[in-house]
Amino acid sequence: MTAMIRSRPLVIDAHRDRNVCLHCQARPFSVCSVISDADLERLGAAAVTVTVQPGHTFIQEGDPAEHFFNVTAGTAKLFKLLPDGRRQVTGFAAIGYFLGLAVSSSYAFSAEALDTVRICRFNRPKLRALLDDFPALEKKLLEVASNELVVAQEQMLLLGRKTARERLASFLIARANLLPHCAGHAPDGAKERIHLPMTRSDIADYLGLTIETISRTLSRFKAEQLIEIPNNAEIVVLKHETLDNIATGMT
Amino acid sequence: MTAMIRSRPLVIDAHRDRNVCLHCQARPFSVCSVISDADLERLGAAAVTVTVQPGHTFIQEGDPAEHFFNVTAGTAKLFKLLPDGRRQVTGFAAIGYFLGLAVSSSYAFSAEALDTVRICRFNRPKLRALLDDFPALEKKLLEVASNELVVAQEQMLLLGRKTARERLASFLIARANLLPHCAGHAPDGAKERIHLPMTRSDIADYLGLTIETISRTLSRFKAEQLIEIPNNAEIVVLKHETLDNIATGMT
DNA sequence: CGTGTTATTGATAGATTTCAATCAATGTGG
DNA sequence: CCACATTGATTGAAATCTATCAATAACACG
Repeated sequence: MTAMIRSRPLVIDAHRDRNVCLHCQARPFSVCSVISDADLERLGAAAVTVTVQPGHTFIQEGDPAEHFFNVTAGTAKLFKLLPDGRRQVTGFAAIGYFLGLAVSSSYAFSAEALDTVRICRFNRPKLRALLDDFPALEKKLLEVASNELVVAQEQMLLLGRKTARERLASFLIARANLLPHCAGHAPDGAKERIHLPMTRSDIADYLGLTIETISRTLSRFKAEQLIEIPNNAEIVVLKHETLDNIATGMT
Repeated sequence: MTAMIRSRPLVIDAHRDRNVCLHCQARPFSVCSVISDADLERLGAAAVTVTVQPGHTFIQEGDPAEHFFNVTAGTAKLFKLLPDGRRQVTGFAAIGYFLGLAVSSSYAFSAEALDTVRICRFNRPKLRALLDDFPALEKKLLEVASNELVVAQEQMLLLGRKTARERLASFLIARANLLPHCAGHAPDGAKERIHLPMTRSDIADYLGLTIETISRTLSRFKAEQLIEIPNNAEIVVLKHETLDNIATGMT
Protein backbone atom coordinates (compact mmCIF):
# COMPACT_ATOMS: atom_id res chain seq x y z
CA MET A 1 0.00 0.00 0.00
CA THR A 2 2.73 2.40 0.95
CA ALA A 3 4.65 1.42 -2.16
CA MET A 4 1.59 2.01 -4.28
CA ILE A 5 1.17 5.52 -2.94
CA ARG A 6 4.87 6.23 -3.46
CA SER A 7 4.62 5.23 -7.07
CA ARG A 8 1.82 7.62 -7.80
CA PRO A 9 3.32 10.62 -9.54
CA LEU A 10 1.12 13.16 -7.82
CA VAL A 11 -0.34 12.84 -4.37
CA ILE A 12 -2.79 15.24 -2.81
CA ASP A 13 -1.89 15.27 0.83
CA ALA A 14 -4.92 14.61 2.98
CA HIS A 15 -5.13 17.37 5.51
CA ARG A 16 -7.71 19.72 6.82
CA ASP A 17 -5.36 21.22 9.33
CA ARG A 18 -6.30 24.88 9.72
CA ASN A 19 -2.74 25.68 10.67
CA VAL A 20 -0.79 24.21 7.73
CA CYS A 21 0.43 27.65 6.72
CA LEU A 22 1.36 28.76 10.22
CA HIS A 23 3.99 26.06 10.55
CA CYS A 24 5.04 26.02 6.90
CA GLN A 25 8.83 26.17 6.72
CA ALA A 26 8.59 27.81 3.29
CA ARG A 27 6.69 30.84 4.53
CA PRO A 28 9.68 33.12 5.19
CA PHE A 29 10.88 32.48 1.62
CA SER A 30 7.57 32.84 -0.17
CA VAL A 31 4.86 35.34 -1.01
CA CYS A 32 2.90 34.08 1.98
CA SER A 33 5.29 36.00 4.23
CA VAL A 34 3.18 39.11 3.72
CA ILE A 35 0.09 37.48 5.21
CA SER A 36 -0.30 38.00 8.93
CA ASP A 37 -0.65 35.05 11.29
CA ALA A 38 -4.27 36.02 11.86
CA ASP A 39 -5.14 35.79 8.18
CA LEU A 40 -3.12 32.67 7.58
CA GLU A 41 -6.02 30.35 8.21
CA ARG A 42 -7.85 31.91 5.31
CA LEU A 43 -4.82 31.23 3.10
CA GLY A 44 -4.57 27.64 4.24
CA ALA A 45 -8.22 27.04 3.46
CA ALA A 46 -7.66 28.05 -0.15
CA ALA A 47 -4.57 25.91 -0.64
CA VAL A 48 -4.16 22.24 -1.43
CA THR A 49 -0.87 20.61 -0.53
CA VAL A 50 0.50 18.26 -3.16
CA THR A 51 3.53 16.01 -3.29
CA VAL A 52 5.09 15.43 -6.70
CA GLN A 53 7.35 12.46 -7.35
CA PRO A 54 10.73 12.93 -9.06
CA GLY A 55 10.48 13.04 -12.83
CA HIS A 56 6.80 13.85 -12.90
CA THR A 57 5.64 16.75 -15.05
CA PHE A 58 3.05 18.62 -13.01
CA ILE A 59 2.66 21.58 -15.35
CA GLN A 60 2.32 21.00 -19.06
CA GLU A 61 2.97 23.83 -21.48
CA GLY A 62 -0.20 24.71 -23.35
CA ASP A 63 -2.57 23.13 -20.83
CA PRO A 64 -5.30 25.37 -19.42
CA ALA A 65 -3.76 27.32 -16.55
CA GLU A 66 -6.10 26.36 -13.76
CA HIS A 67 -3.72 26.54 -10.84
CA PHE A 68 -1.04 28.61 -9.23
CA PHE A 69 1.68 26.93 -7.22
CA ASN A 70 4.03 27.70 -4.43
CA VAL A 71 6.99 25.37 -3.96
CA THR A 72 7.50 24.40 -0.32
CA ALA A 73 10.17 21.71 -0.73
CA GLY A 74 12.37 20.17 -3.43
CA THR A 75 13.24 21.62 -6.83
CA ALA A 76 11.45 21.63 -10.18
CA LYS A 77 12.80 22.51 -13.59
CA LEU A 78 10.76 24.86 -15.79
CA PHE A 79 11.14 24.41 -19.52
CA LYS A 80 9.81 25.01 -22.99
CA LEU A 81 10.03 22.66 -25.95
CA LEU A 82 10.30 23.03 -29.71
CA PRO A 83 8.32 20.60 -31.87
CA ASP A 84 11.45 18.56 -32.65
CA GLY A 85 12.27 18.10 -28.98
CA ARG A 86 14.85 20.82 -28.44
CA ARG A 87 14.47 21.96 -24.86
CA GLN A 88 15.14 25.23 -23.08
CA VAL A 89 15.10 25.16 -19.32
CA THR A 90 13.98 28.64 -18.30
CA GLY A 91 14.59 28.22 -14.60
CA PHE A 92 14.70 26.05 -11.52
CA ALA A 93 11.99 26.50 -8.92
CA ALA A 94 13.03 25.74 -5.35
CA ILE A 95 11.54 26.51 -1.94
CA GLY A 96 9.50 29.71 -1.92
CA TYR A 97 9.15 29.95 -5.70
CA PHE A 98 5.76 31.10 -6.95
CA LEU A 99 4.68 29.46 -10.19
CA GLY A 100 2.05 30.33 -12.76
CA LEU A 101 2.30 34.08 -12.97
CA ALA A 102 1.16 34.12 -16.61
CA VAL A 103 -2.24 35.74 -16.95
CA SER A 104 -2.80 33.82 -20.13
CA SER A 105 -5.37 31.05 -20.11
CA SER A 106 -2.73 28.39 -20.72
CA TYR A 107 0.66 27.63 -19.19
CA ALA A 108 3.63 29.07 -21.07
CA PHE A 109 6.02 26.39 -19.82
CA SER A 110 6.17 22.91 -18.36
CA ALA A 111 7.39 22.01 -14.90
CA GLU A 112 8.96 18.72 -13.85
CA ALA A 113 10.01 17.64 -10.38
CA LEU A 114 13.75 16.96 -10.07
CA ASP A 115 13.41 15.38 -6.67
CA THR A 116 10.40 14.97 -4.41
CA VAL A 117 8.66 18.30 -4.66
CA ARG A 118 6.00 19.61 -2.34
CA ILE A 119 3.77 22.36 -3.58
CA CYS A 120 0.93 24.45 -2.32
CA ARG A 121 -1.73 24.67 -5.00
CA PHE A 122 -4.36 27.38 -5.51
CA ASN A 123 -6.98 27.48 -8.18
CA ARG A 124 -7.51 30.69 -10.09
CA PRO A 125 -10.78 31.91 -8.56
CA LYS A 126 -9.54 31.33 -5.03
CA LEU A 127 -6.26 33.13 -5.62
CA ARG A 128 -8.09 35.98 -7.25
CA ALA A 129 -10.31 36.29 -4.19
CA LEU A 130 -7.26 36.26 -1.95
CA LEU A 131 -5.61 38.98 -4.01
CA ASP A 132 -8.71 41.13 -3.74
CA ASP A 133 -8.78 40.71 0.04
CA PHE A 134 -5.06 41.08 0.63
CA PRO A 135 -3.58 43.94 -1.38
CA ALA A 136 -0.22 43.20 0.25
CA LEU A 137 -0.22 39.83 -1.50
CA GLU A 138 -0.77 41.47 -4.85
CA LYS A 139 2.06 43.92 -4.12
CA LYS A 140 4.30 41.01 -3.21
CA LEU A 141 3.45 39.19 -6.42
CA LEU A 142 4.33 42.27 -8.44
CA GLU A 143 7.61 42.44 -6.59
CA VAL A 144 8.28 38.77 -7.29
CA ALA A 145 7.40 39.15 -10.95
CA SER A 146 9.64 42.19 -11.28
CA ASN A 147 12.56 40.32 -9.79
CA GLU A 148 11.89 37.41 -12.10
CA LEU A 149 12.09 39.81 -15.01
CA VAL A 150 15.49 41.05 -13.91
CA VAL A 151 16.70 37.46 -13.65
CA ALA A 152 15.26 36.69 -17.07
CA GLN A 153 17.11 39.62 -18.63
CA GLU A 154 20.33 38.46 -17.03
CA GLN A 155 19.72 35.02 -18.52
CA MET A 156 19.14 36.55 -21.96
CA LEU A 157 22.54 38.22 -21.70
CA LEU A 158 24.01 34.85 -20.78
CA LEU A 159 22.32 32.96 -23.60
CA GLY A 160 22.87 35.60 -26.23
CA ARG A 161 26.37 36.81 -25.52
CA LYS A 162 28.35 34.66 -23.13
CA THR A 163 30.75 31.83 -24.01
CA ALA A 164 30.28 28.30 -22.69
CA ARG A 165 32.92 28.95 -20.04
CA GLU A 166 31.25 32.17 -18.94
CA ARG A 167 27.83 30.54 -18.86
CA LEU A 168 28.93 27.71 -16.62
CA ALA A 169 30.82 30.06 -14.32
CA SER A 170 27.68 32.23 -14.08
CA PHE A 171 25.63 29.17 -13.22
CA LEU A 172 28.00 28.00 -10.51
CA ILE A 173 28.21 31.48 -8.98
CA ALA A 174 24.43 31.84 -9.00
CA ARG A 175 24.12 28.47 -7.29
CA ALA A 176 26.77 29.39 -4.75
CA ASN A 177 24.96 32.62 -3.98
CA LEU A 178 21.83 30.61 -3.18
CA LEU A 179 23.61 29.18 -0.16
CA PRO A 180 22.15 30.55 3.08
CA HIS A 181 25.46 31.79 4.46
CA CYS A 182 26.28 33.67 1.29
CA ALA A 183 24.49 36.96 1.65
CA GLY A 184 27.71 38.71 0.71
CA HIS A 185 30.67 37.36 -1.19
CA ALA A 186 32.67 34.44 0.00
CA PRO A 187 36.42 34.98 0.19
CA ASP A 188 38.36 33.29 -2.61
CA GLY A 189 39.74 30.69 -0.24
CA ALA A 190 36.52 29.62 1.47
CA LYS A 191 34.94 26.44 0.16
CA GLU A 192 31.33 26.55 -0.89
CA ARG A 193 29.65 23.21 -1.43
CA ILE A 194 26.79 23.62 -3.86
CA HIS A 195 24.10 21.05 -4.46
CA LEU A 196 22.88 20.27 -7.98
CA PRO A 197 19.54 18.47 -7.96
CA MET A 198 19.51 18.56 -11.78
CA THR A 199 21.39 16.42 -14.30
CA ARG A 200 24.12 17.67 -16.65
CA SER A 201 21.51 17.52 -19.37
CA ASP A 202 19.25 19.91 -17.44
CA ILE A 203 22.18 22.28 -16.92
CA ALA A 204 22.95 22.11 -20.64
CA ASP A 205 19.35 22.90 -21.53
CA TYR A 206 19.39 25.77 -19.05
CA LEU A 207 22.58 27.28 -20.44
CA GLY A 208 21.85 26.67 -24.12
CA LEU A 209 24.70 24.17 -24.47
CA THR A 210 25.14 20.41 -24.82
CA ILE A 211 25.83 17.93 -22.09
CA GLU A 212 29.31 17.29 -23.55
CA THR A 213 30.24 20.95 -23.35
CA ILE A 214 29.07 21.07 -19.73
CA SER A 215 31.18 18.06 -18.90
CA ARG A 216 34.26 19.36 -20.69
CA THR A 217 34.01 22.80 -19.15
CA LEU A 218 33.55 21.41 -15.65
CA SER A 219 36.57 19.17 -16.18
CA ARG A 220 38.59 22.18 -17.25
CA PHE A 221 37.48 24.16 -14.16
CA LYS A 222 38.57 21.18 -12.08
CA ALA A 223 41.94 21.03 -13.84
CA GLU A 224 42.36 24.73 -13.14
CA GLN A 225 41.54 24.06 -9.50
CA LEU A 226 38.60 26.43 -9.49
CA ILE A 227 36.25 23.66 -8.36
CA GLU A 228 36.15 20.12 -6.99
CA ILE A 229 33.57 17.52 -7.99
CA PRO A 230 33.07 15.10 -5.10
CA ASN A 231 30.08 13.52 -6.88
CA ASN A 232 27.70 14.23 -9.71
CA ALA A 233 25.24 16.12 -7.55
CA GLU A 234 27.72 18.32 -5.74
CA ILE A 235 30.41 20.80 -6.66
CA VAL A 236 32.77 22.58 -4.33
CA VAL A 237 33.64 26.11 -5.38
CA LEU A 238 37.29 26.74 -4.51
CA LYS A 239 37.79 30.13 -6.09
CA HIS A 240 34.56 32.08 -5.99
CA GLU A 241 36.06 35.37 -7.06
CA THR A 242 37.90 33.92 -10.02
CA LEU A 243 34.75 32.18 -11.20
CA ASP A 244 32.83 35.41 -10.70
CA ASN A 245 35.29 37.24 -12.93
CA ILE A 246 34.94 34.58 -15.59
CA ALA A 247 31.15 34.80 -15.28
CA THR A 248 31.09 38.52 -15.97
CA GLY A 249 33.44 38.22 -18.93
CA MET A 250 36.33 39.92 -17.17
CA THR A 251 38.93 37.37 -18.20
CA MET B 1 17.15 78.70 -30.73
CA THR B 2 14.88 76.01 -32.12
CA ALA B 3 17.92 74.13 -33.35
CA MET B 4 19.45 74.38 -29.94
CA ILE B 5 16.41 72.84 -28.30
CA ARG B 6 16.30 70.13 -30.93
CA SER B 7 19.87 69.18 -30.21
CA ARG B 8 19.26 68.64 -26.52
CA PRO B 9 19.04 64.91 -25.93
CA LEU B 10 16.29 65.10 -23.36
CA VAL B 11 13.59 67.71 -23.22
CA ILE B 12 11.06 68.04 -20.47
CA ASP B 13 7.93 69.22 -22.20
CA ALA B 14 6.54 72.30 -20.55
CA HIS B 15 2.92 71.65 -19.77
CA ARG B 16 0.64 71.95 -16.85
CA ASP B 17 -2.35 70.82 -18.81
CA ARG B 18 -4.62 68.90 -16.44
CA ASN B 19 -5.93 66.89 -19.33
CA VAL B 20 -2.73 65.52 -20.86
CA CYS B 21 -3.73 61.98 -20.01
CA LEU B 22 -7.30 62.32 -21.21
CA HIS B 23 -6.21 62.95 -24.78
CA CYS B 24 -3.12 60.74 -24.72
CA GLN B 25 -3.14 58.50 -27.78
CA ALA B 26 -1.12 55.91 -25.88
CA ARG B 27 -3.75 55.36 -23.21
CA PRO B 28 -5.59 52.46 -24.85
CA PHE B 29 -2.26 50.61 -25.19
CA SER B 30 -0.88 51.30 -21.76
CA VAL B 31 -1.45 50.61 -18.09
CA CYS B 32 -3.27 53.94 -17.83
CA SER B 33 -6.24 52.33 -19.55
CA VAL B 34 -7.43 51.04 -16.19
CA ILE B 35 -7.74 54.54 -14.76
CA SER B 36 -11.16 56.08 -15.18
CA ASP B 37 -11.57 59.46 -16.90
CA ALA B 38 -12.48 60.98 -13.56
CA ASP B 39 -9.23 59.90 -11.93
CA LEU B 40 -7.10 60.72 -14.93
CA GLU B 41 -6.32 64.22 -13.71
CA ARG B 42 -4.66 62.74 -10.67
CA LEU B 43 -2.50 60.59 -12.93
CA GLY B 44 -1.56 63.54 -15.12
CA ALA B 45 -0.49 65.55 -12.12
CA ALA B 46 2.01 62.86 -11.14
CA ALA B 47 3.50 62.50 -14.61
CA VAL B 48 6.13 64.51 -16.44
CA THR B 49 6.18 64.31 -20.21
CA VAL B 50 9.62 64.01 -21.73
CA THR B 51 10.89 63.93 -25.31
CA VAL B 52 14.04 61.91 -25.94
CA GLN B 53 16.13 62.50 -29.07
CA PRO B 54 17.25 59.54 -31.22
CA GLY B 55 20.38 57.85 -29.91
CA HIS B 56 20.08 59.23 -26.42
CA THR B 57 20.35 56.81 -23.50
CA PHE B 58 17.69 57.84 -21.02
CA ILE B 59 18.07 54.87 -18.68
CA GLN B 60 21.53 53.75 -17.64
CA GLU B 61 22.03 50.27 -16.21
CA GLY B 62 23.22 50.51 -12.61
CA ASP B 63 21.98 54.05 -12.05
CA PRO B 64 19.66 54.60 -9.07
CA ALA B 65 16.15 53.71 -10.27
CA GLU B 66 14.37 56.94 -9.50
CA HIS B 67 11.75 56.89 -12.24
CA PHE B 68 9.23 54.74 -13.98
CA PHE B 69 8.37 55.39 -17.59
CA ASN B 70 5.56 54.88 -19.99
CA VAL B 71 6.35 55.13 -23.69
CA THR B 72 3.78 57.22 -25.56
CA ALA B 73 5.52 57.50 -28.95
CA GLY B 74 8.57 56.15 -30.75
CA THR B 75 10.64 53.09 -29.89
CA ALA B 76 13.50 52.50 -27.47
CA LYS B 77 15.89 49.58 -27.25
CA LEU B 78 16.52 48.01 -23.86
CA PHE B 79 19.90 46.39 -23.35
CA LYS B 80 22.53 45.07 -21.00
CA LEU B 81 26.28 45.24 -21.48
CA LEU B 82 29.25 43.11 -20.50
CA PRO B 83 32.42 44.88 -19.35
CA ASP B 84 34.10 44.25 -22.71
CA GLY B 85 31.24 45.83 -24.65
CA ARG B 86 29.27 42.78 -25.71
CA ARG B 87 25.65 43.85 -25.83
CA GLN B 88 22.37 42.00 -25.36
CA VAL B 89 19.24 43.82 -26.41
CA THR B 90 16.53 42.45 -24.13
CA GLY B 91 13.62 44.13 -25.84
CA PHE B 92 12.19 47.01 -27.78
CA ALA B 93 9.81 49.35 -26.02
CA ALA B 94 7.18 50.98 -28.21
CA ILE B 95 3.92 52.83 -27.55
CA GLY B 96 2.23 51.67 -24.36
CA TYR B 97 5.30 49.95 -22.91
CA PHE B 98 5.80 50.37 -19.17
CA LEU B 99 9.45 50.61 -18.13
CA GLY B 100 11.20 50.23 -14.82
CA LEU B 101 9.38 47.33 -13.22
CA ALA B 102 12.43 46.24 -11.25
CA VAL B 103 11.93 46.77 -7.55
CA SER B 104 15.66 46.97 -7.08
CA SER B 105 17.18 50.30 -6.20
CA SER B 106 19.06 50.48 -9.50
CA TYR B 107 18.12 49.90 -13.12
CA ALA B 108 18.87 46.42 -14.43
CA PHE B 109 19.21 47.60 -18.04
CA SER B 110 19.83 50.65 -20.18
CA ALA B 111 17.36 52.23 -22.59
CA GLU B 112 18.21 54.19 -25.71
CA ALA B 113 15.84 56.00 -28.05
CA LEU B 114 15.87 54.60 -31.60
CA ASP B 115 13.84 57.47 -33.00
CA THR B 116 12.24 60.42 -31.26
CA VAL B 117 10.70 58.89 -28.17
CA ARG B 118 8.10 60.47 -25.96
CA ILE B 119 7.73 59.18 -22.47
CA CYS B 120 5.59 59.82 -19.45
CA ARG B 121 7.79 59.83 -16.38
CA PHE B 122 6.81 59.10 -12.77
CA ASN B 123 9.08 59.20 -9.77
CA ARG B 124 8.96 56.33 -7.33
CA PRO B 125 7.09 57.93 -4.42
CA LYS B 126 4.40 59.31 -6.70
CA LEU B 127 3.85 56.01 -8.47
CA ARG B 128 3.74 54.23 -5.15
CA ALA B 129 1.05 56.63 -3.98
CA LEU B 130 -0.89 56.04 -7.17
CA LEU B 131 -0.65 52.27 -6.74
CA ASP B 132 -1.97 52.56 -3.20
CA ASP B 133 -4.92 54.64 -4.36
CA PHE B 134 -5.72 52.65 -7.49
CA PRO B 135 -5.58 48.90 -6.88
CA ALA B 136 -6.61 48.37 -10.49
CA LEU B 137 -3.35 49.95 -11.57
CA GLU B 138 -1.39 47.53 -9.44
CA LYS B 139 -3.39 44.63 -10.88
CA LYS B 140 -2.65 45.89 -14.36
CA LEU B 141 1.06 46.15 -13.62
CA LEU B 142 1.09 42.58 -12.39
CA GLU B 143 -0.63 41.54 -15.58
CA VAL B 144 1.91 43.45 -17.65
CA ALA B 145 4.83 41.96 -15.73
CA SER B 146 3.42 38.46 -16.13
CA ASN B 147 3.11 38.90 -19.86
CA GLU B 148 6.65 40.24 -20.01
CA LEU B 149 7.77 37.12 -18.24
CA VAL B 150 6.14 34.92 -20.85
CA VAL B 151 7.82 36.90 -23.61
CA ALA B 152 11.15 36.63 -21.81
CA GLN B 153 10.85 32.86 -21.58
CA GLU B 154 10.05 32.68 -25.27
CA GLN B 155 13.18 34.74 -25.94
CA MET B 156 15.26 32.39 -23.80
CA LEU B 157 14.08 29.50 -25.98
CA LEU B 158 15.09 31.51 -29.03
CA LEU B 159 18.53 32.45 -27.69
CA GLY B 160 19.30 29.07 -26.22
CA ARG B 161 17.99 26.66 -28.80
CA LYS B 162 17.07 28.23 -32.14
CA THR B 163 19.28 28.52 -35.23
CA ALA B 164 20.08 31.87 -36.82
CA ARG B 165 17.45 31.22 -39.46
CA GLU B 166 14.81 30.37 -36.88
CA ARG B 167 15.70 33.39 -34.77
CA LEU B 168 15.31 35.83 -37.61
CA ALA B 169 12.06 34.22 -38.76
CA SER B 170 10.77 34.50 -35.18
CA PHE B 171 11.72 38.16 -35.09
CA LEU B 172 10.01 38.96 -38.39
CA ILE B 173 6.85 37.11 -37.37
CA ALA B 174 6.75 38.89 -34.02
CA ARG B 175 7.14 42.22 -35.79
CA ALA B 176 4.44 41.33 -38.29
CA ASN B 177 2.08 40.39 -35.48
CA LEU B 178 2.55 43.85 -34.00
CA LEU B 179 0.76 45.31 -36.98
CA PRO B 180 -2.67 46.65 -35.99
CA HIS B 181 -4.59 44.64 -38.58
CA CYS B 182 -2.94 41.41 -37.52
CA ALA B 183 -5.01 40.23 -34.60
CA GLY B 184 -5.20 36.84 -36.21
CA HIS B 185 -2.92 35.30 -38.81
CA ALA B 186 -2.43 36.82 -42.19
CA PRO B 187 -2.93 34.51 -45.15
CA ASP B 188 0.28 33.33 -46.79
CA GLY B 189 -0.34 35.53 -49.80
CA ALA B 190 -1.12 38.81 -48.06
CA LYS B 191 1.73 41.27 -47.89
CA GLU B 192 2.63 42.67 -44.51
CA ARG B 193 4.93 45.65 -44.47
CA ILE B 194 6.81 45.78 -41.21
CA HIS B 195 8.73 48.76 -39.98
CA LEU B 196 12.15 48.34 -38.34
CA PRO B 197 13.18 51.41 -36.37
CA MET B 198 16.34 49.58 -35.24
CA THR B 199 19.57 48.89 -37.13
CA ARG B 200 20.84 45.47 -38.20
CA SER B 201 23.25 45.73 -35.33
CA ASP B 202 20.39 46.15 -32.85
CA ILE B 203 18.62 43.14 -34.36
CA ALA B 204 21.84 41.14 -34.06
CA ASP B 205 22.23 42.08 -30.41
CA TYR B 206 18.59 41.20 -29.81
CA LEU B 207 18.88 37.77 -31.40
CA GLY B 208 22.33 36.90 -30.06
CA LEU B 209 23.91 36.95 -33.52
CA THR B 210 26.25 39.18 -35.52
CA ILE B 211 25.29 41.85 -37.99
CA GLU B 212 26.77 39.76 -40.81
CA THR B 213 24.62 36.76 -39.98
CA ILE B 214 21.53 38.99 -39.93
CA SER B 215 22.42 40.34 -43.32
CA ARG B 216 23.18 36.94 -44.83
CA THR B 217 20.00 35.37 -43.46
CA LEU B 218 17.81 38.23 -44.68
CA SER B 219 19.43 37.92 -48.11
CA ARG B 220 18.63 34.24 -48.13
CA PHE B 221 14.99 34.87 -47.14
CA LYS B 222 14.83 37.35 -50.00
CA ALA B 223 16.32 34.82 -52.44
CA GLU B 224 13.72 32.32 -51.27
CA GLN B 225 11.05 34.95 -51.89
CA LEU B 226 9.80 34.85 -48.33
CA ILE B 227 10.39 38.58 -47.93
CA GLU B 228 11.14 41.77 -49.86
CA ILE B 229 13.44 44.52 -48.63
CA PRO B 230 12.32 47.84 -50.13
CA ASN B 231 14.73 49.71 -47.84
CA ASN B 232 16.78 49.18 -44.71
CA ALA B 233 13.98 50.19 -42.39
CA GLU B 234 11.23 48.14 -43.97
CA ILE B 235 10.62 44.53 -44.80
CA VAL B 236 7.64 43.08 -46.61
CA VAL B 237 6.60 39.65 -45.42
CA LEU B 238 5.46 37.65 -48.44
CA LYS B 239 4.97 34.25 -46.85
CA HIS B 240 3.88 34.68 -43.25
CA GLU B 241 2.97 31.05 -42.69
CA THR B 242 6.22 29.70 -44.11
CA LEU B 243 8.22 32.07 -41.92
CA ASP B 244 6.09 31.07 -38.97
CA ASN B 245 6.93 27.42 -39.58
CA ILE B 246 10.62 28.25 -39.78
CA ALA B 247 10.32 30.28 -36.57
CA THR B 248 8.89 27.36 -34.61
CA GLY B 249 11.49 24.93 -35.92
CA MET B 250 9.01 23.01 -38.04
CA THR B 251 11.21 22.91 -41.11
C1' DC C 1 27.32 -8.13 -9.64
C1' DG C 2 25.07 -7.33 -13.99
C1' DT C 3 22.46 -3.60 -16.18
C1' DG C 4 20.92 0.61 -17.52
C1' DT C 5 21.61 5.40 -16.85
C1' DT C 6 24.58 9.37 -16.56
C1' DA C 7 28.90 11.48 -17.23
C1' DT C 8 33.41 11.88 -19.37
C1' DT C 9 36.62 12.12 -23.11
C1' DG C 10 38.16 12.06 -28.03
C1' DA C 11 37.77 13.03 -33.04
C1' DT C 12 35.38 15.33 -36.51
C1' DA C 13 32.00 18.33 -38.54
C1' DG C 14 29.44 22.39 -38.98
C1' DA C 15 27.21 26.77 -37.95
C1' DT C 16 28.32 31.17 -36.90
C1' DT C 17 31.93 34.48 -35.99
C1' DT C 18 35.72 37.08 -37.31
C1' DC C 19 38.34 39.52 -40.52
C1' DA C 20 38.21 42.04 -44.73
C1' DA C 21 36.58 44.23 -48.80
C1' DT C 22 32.90 46.40 -51.29
C1' DC C 23 28.69 48.84 -51.89
C1' DA C 24 24.94 52.12 -50.88
C1' DA C 25 23.01 56.05 -48.70
C1' DT C 26 23.65 60.38 -46.46
C1' DG C 27 25.73 64.46 -45.31
C1' DT C 28 29.49 68.17 -45.64
C1' DG C 29 32.37 71.59 -47.17
C1' DG C 30 34.87 73.74 -50.74
C1' DC D 1 27.19 70.85 -57.43
C1' DC D 2 30.36 67.48 -56.77
C1' DA D 3 34.69 65.17 -54.24
C1' DC D 4 35.03 63.33 -49.79
C1' DA D 5 34.08 61.32 -45.46
C1' DT D 6 30.94 58.68 -42.59
C1' DT D 7 27.76 55.32 -41.41
C1' DG D 8 25.23 51.16 -42.26
C1' DA D 9 24.62 47.04 -44.99
C1' DT D 10 26.14 43.33 -47.88
C1' DT D 11 29.17 39.68 -49.40
C1' DG D 12 33.33 36.60 -49.32
C1' DA D 13 37.03 33.72 -47.12
C1' DA D 14 39.05 31.88 -43.13
C1' DA D 15 38.95 30.79 -38.28
C1' DT D 16 36.79 29.22 -34.11
C1' DC D 17 33.75 27.61 -30.85
C1' DT D 18 30.52 24.37 -29.92
C1' DA D 19 27.80 20.46 -31.64
C1' DT D 20 27.72 15.94 -33.21
C1' DC D 21 29.20 11.32 -33.44
C1' DA D 22 31.42 7.66 -31.03
C1' DA D 23 33.59 5.12 -27.45
C1' DT D 24 34.55 4.51 -22.47
C1' DA D 25 34.01 5.19 -17.78
C1' DA D 26 31.54 5.87 -13.50
C1' DC D 27 27.69 5.26 -11.00
C1' DA D 28 23.10 3.79 -9.04
C1' DC D 29 20.02 0.24 -8.32
C1' DG D 30 17.62 -3.90 -8.20
